[in-house]
Amino acid sequence: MPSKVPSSIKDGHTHKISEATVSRLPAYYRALSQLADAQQIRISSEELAALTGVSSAMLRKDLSHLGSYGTRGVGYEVEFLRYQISREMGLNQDWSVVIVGVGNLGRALAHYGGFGSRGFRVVALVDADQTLIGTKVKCGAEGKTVELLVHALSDLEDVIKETNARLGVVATPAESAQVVSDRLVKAGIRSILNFAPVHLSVPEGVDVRKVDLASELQILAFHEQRKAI
Amino acid sequence: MPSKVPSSIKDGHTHKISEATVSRLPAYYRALSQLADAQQIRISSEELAALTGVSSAMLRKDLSHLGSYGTRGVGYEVEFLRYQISREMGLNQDWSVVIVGVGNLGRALAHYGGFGSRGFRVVALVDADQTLIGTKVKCGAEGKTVELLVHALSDLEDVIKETNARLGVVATPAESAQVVSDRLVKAGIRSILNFAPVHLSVPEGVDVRKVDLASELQILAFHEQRKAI
DNA sequence: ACACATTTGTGCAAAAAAGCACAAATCGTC
DNA sequence: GACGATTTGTGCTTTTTTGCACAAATGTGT
Ligand SMILES: NC(=O)c1ccc[n+]([C@@H]2O[C@H](COP(=O)([O-])OP(=O)(O)OC[C@H]3O[C@@H](n4cnc5c(N)ncnc54)[C@H](O)[C@@H]3O)[C@@H](O)[C@H]2O)c1
Ligand SMILES: NC(=O)c1ccc[n+]([C@@H]2O[C@H](COP(=O)([O-])OP(=O)(O)OC[C@H]3O[C@@H](n4cnc5c(N)ncnc54)[C@H](O)[C@@H]3O)[C@@H](O)[C@H]2O)c1
Repeated sequence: MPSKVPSSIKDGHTHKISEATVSRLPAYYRALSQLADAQQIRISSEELAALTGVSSAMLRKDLSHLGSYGTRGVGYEVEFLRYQISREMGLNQDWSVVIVGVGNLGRALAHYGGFGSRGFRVVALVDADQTLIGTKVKCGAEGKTVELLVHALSDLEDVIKETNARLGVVATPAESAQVVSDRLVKAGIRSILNFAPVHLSVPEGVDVRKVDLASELQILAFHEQRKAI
Repeated sequence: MPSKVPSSIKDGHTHKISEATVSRLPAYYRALSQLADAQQIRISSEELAALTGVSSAMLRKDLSHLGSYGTRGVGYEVEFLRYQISREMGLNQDWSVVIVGVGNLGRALAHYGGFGSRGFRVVALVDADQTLIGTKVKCGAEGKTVELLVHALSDLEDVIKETNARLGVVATPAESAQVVSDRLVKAGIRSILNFAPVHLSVPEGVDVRKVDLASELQILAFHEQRKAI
């Protein structure tokens, strides 16, 4: 009778995790990090769900895809679960990010301190504007500030090779975004975060996630319009 | 036989439009706007789908929820369809936006010109930082620049009343986001765009959309990690 | 050792979203 | 004015996601 084959066997993460689940893991991870900072040892699915705005059933099902890391009747150990999620998502390694387009938004992203603490390091800035190229931009918030040189667009491939960047951020105007994306891909980047309001077409095997702020406002406006009175 | 009851009857948009569809309408709208700018008169579902990165069947089904605005064998009239989407989404009116938190990100949003051209007007800036309050910040890109005064957090309710803002943007640190959100709601705001990396809990009837950049990078990292070699 | 209160993990049902395939409508042409 | 080439709109199927409910596991107290 196989009564001794349990938990540890399903921990191997060869299992396919659904896209919907993946999109929620970061929120769980963040909440767990905060709980860990606050020295909390354990948490129930009910509480963690409330913190992250999902139902407890969904939370448990999401987590069950990673393995059986909770204890029935008790809950989850905060630090242990946090570590498991970070391992699953590849957050226990550092990720190098290149930002293309150092305007309003690119600069705000560079200044932002919240990335570093999550294992993302902005390692290169690239722009096409001659007056920007060669200038220095502060990266990261207080504590871990680094000054980065803005490189010329023509050096994009070299910069990526030298810095080993694996994530690319497109923060150029819409007109340039596709060209920039093509060059990022050609230089070996296979994960792109796009802020320009255009659809980027990329070869299979390359992931693009878009952040479209105007769309978000439009979606809000749509619902707002429908609210009576 | 009711063979004379067709198209026009289903145009009334009392019909429920699915959330997935709503989230794609802005992309269609933007592509159509570009096509209109380029003087293109007509477009097929196949072409528009390619421009926006969806399948043509999905595009047609999405559009069919608004009404029957295409012509079989021909396609859609760019300007007409664009107008129908804008009407459906409430984009033929202006939406006033209040931004709370005028740091890196809040400032970038304020400077951004792309909102104005889509009917969103930043009408008020609010911050808690004494050194920022009373200073002026340029809003909008060249052409339609306005200088806005940064108001004190204590004036939030008054500012919202005076400016009639209906959309609120939270760009404060995570610690303050829930408090700010509560006050926005109390002041009558029922649509919030949240950039702070926390889940905002709001009463029923209030919509929150979150833009979580660190999460986006983490999702990319997850997939990147899984790509062999 | 045993009853009891918790809380997880999951099988199954329901709902939502995406994809397929084709009839119906339209246009241009002969 | 009939025919063939196109392209929409949509019924139906498949897949994905969410929600429900409860058995299985754990801890506690007596
Ligand atoms: N700023 C915002 O709040 C905001 C909001 C929504 C969307 N966006 C989008 O984000 C993108 C950036 O916005 P922004 O406000 O920072 O614009 P911006 O004009 O301030 O900055 C764009 C930067 O890209 C550079 N650039 C132009 N072409 C380039 C190229 N081919 N290669 C490299 N760099 C190039 C420019 O020199 C400039 O520095 C735009 O697509 C915009 O639509 C911005
Ligand atoms: N800058 C980015 O690229 C970026 C990226 C991802 C997420 N975010 C998130 O967006 C938010 C803003 O980021 P930022 O880089 O602009 O931070 P920031 O520190 O530059 O700006 C925050 C601003 O909010 C103000 N503020 C603080 N408490 C307030 C309160 N109670 N009411 C009103 N204003 C208050 C501060 O005075 C400051 O001006 C943060 O939650 C951050 O985590 C920013």
